[in-house]
Amino acid sequence: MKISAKGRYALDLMIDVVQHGSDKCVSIKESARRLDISQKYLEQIAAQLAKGGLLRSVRGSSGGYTLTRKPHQYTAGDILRITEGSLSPISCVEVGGCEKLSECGTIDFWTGFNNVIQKYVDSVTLDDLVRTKEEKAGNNYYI
Amino acid sequence: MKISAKGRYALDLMIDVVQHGSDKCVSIKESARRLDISQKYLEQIAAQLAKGGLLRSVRGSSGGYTLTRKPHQYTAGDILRITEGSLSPISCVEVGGCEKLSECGTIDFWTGFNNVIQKYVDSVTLDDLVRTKEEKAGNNYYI
DNA sequence: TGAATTCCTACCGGGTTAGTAGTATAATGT
DNA sequence: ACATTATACTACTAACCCGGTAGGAATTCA
Repeated sequence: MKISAKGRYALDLMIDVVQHGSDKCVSIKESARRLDISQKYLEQIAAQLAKGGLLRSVRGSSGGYTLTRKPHQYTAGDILRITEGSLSPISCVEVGGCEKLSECGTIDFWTGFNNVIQKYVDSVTLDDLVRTKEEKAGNNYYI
Repeated sequence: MKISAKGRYALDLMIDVVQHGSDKCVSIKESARRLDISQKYLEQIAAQLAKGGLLRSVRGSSGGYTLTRKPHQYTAGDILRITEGSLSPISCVEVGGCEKLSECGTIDFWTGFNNVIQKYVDSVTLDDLVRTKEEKAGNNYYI
């Protein structure tokens, strides 16, 4: 029951694009260096996010990625579902996930589980994530 | 981000022990047949639950497994954590899971995620699961 | 043209999952 | 005593997924 590194990286990347792409494109090379992630791997993740419509890609020199919406219009769930799939704790609760749902005695438990997960990840926006990170960075000056 | 089959089986097994072990032991052979799960695999799961203190094992003929507490004294989380581990969505939130937590900008999000998961799975007891299943079985007569 | 960037696809080593298999050990019923 | 019925323990395995690595093609800018 773990979110993969890919999902964490995707979240980190989106935050990085917000923080360093206010006017210009953000290149994966830069992000990968800042975030200390394999550049090649991060390229694949960025491509996936672009394919999913969360980032716009610009090819060529001085290209990179920009947001397609404003930070408060993305939820963490939007981002994680692109890389992780549905985020549901078992496939039974997905459409067509199980053929004998009507007989299943535990489906209510799993559906409830799925609901709290989706509700949480969709309650946090990219804007929230960026602000939390920046607050924390600010506090670190006083350590 | 999926609960494994082992976790689902563990929950199903515990329910089965409640439903068929009010006075006597429940053998894995019987449970495996009722639940349509590989007997040998279910044996391993039962052993794990016994090791974790959730079941008491009785060897020999007419042996099997019984509960060690009353159904309302187990939470779904108790059962799932035995087979699945911590249930936390990333290892960073576990003790010693990450060495640079103080610098991490997303840890609050992940901690919050972990909290809603633990809260949910610990809000449902084995007794709840059994009752939901029995209610559902009752309703099926009217289909 | 050359440098910088994304795009696409193939590959790979290591770990996990969902079992299978065999044998040892213990308790019961007759 | 002994056959039967259980759990206990350990080893093995095929298939899948994860976290990359690698190489080159396509595109854009200076």
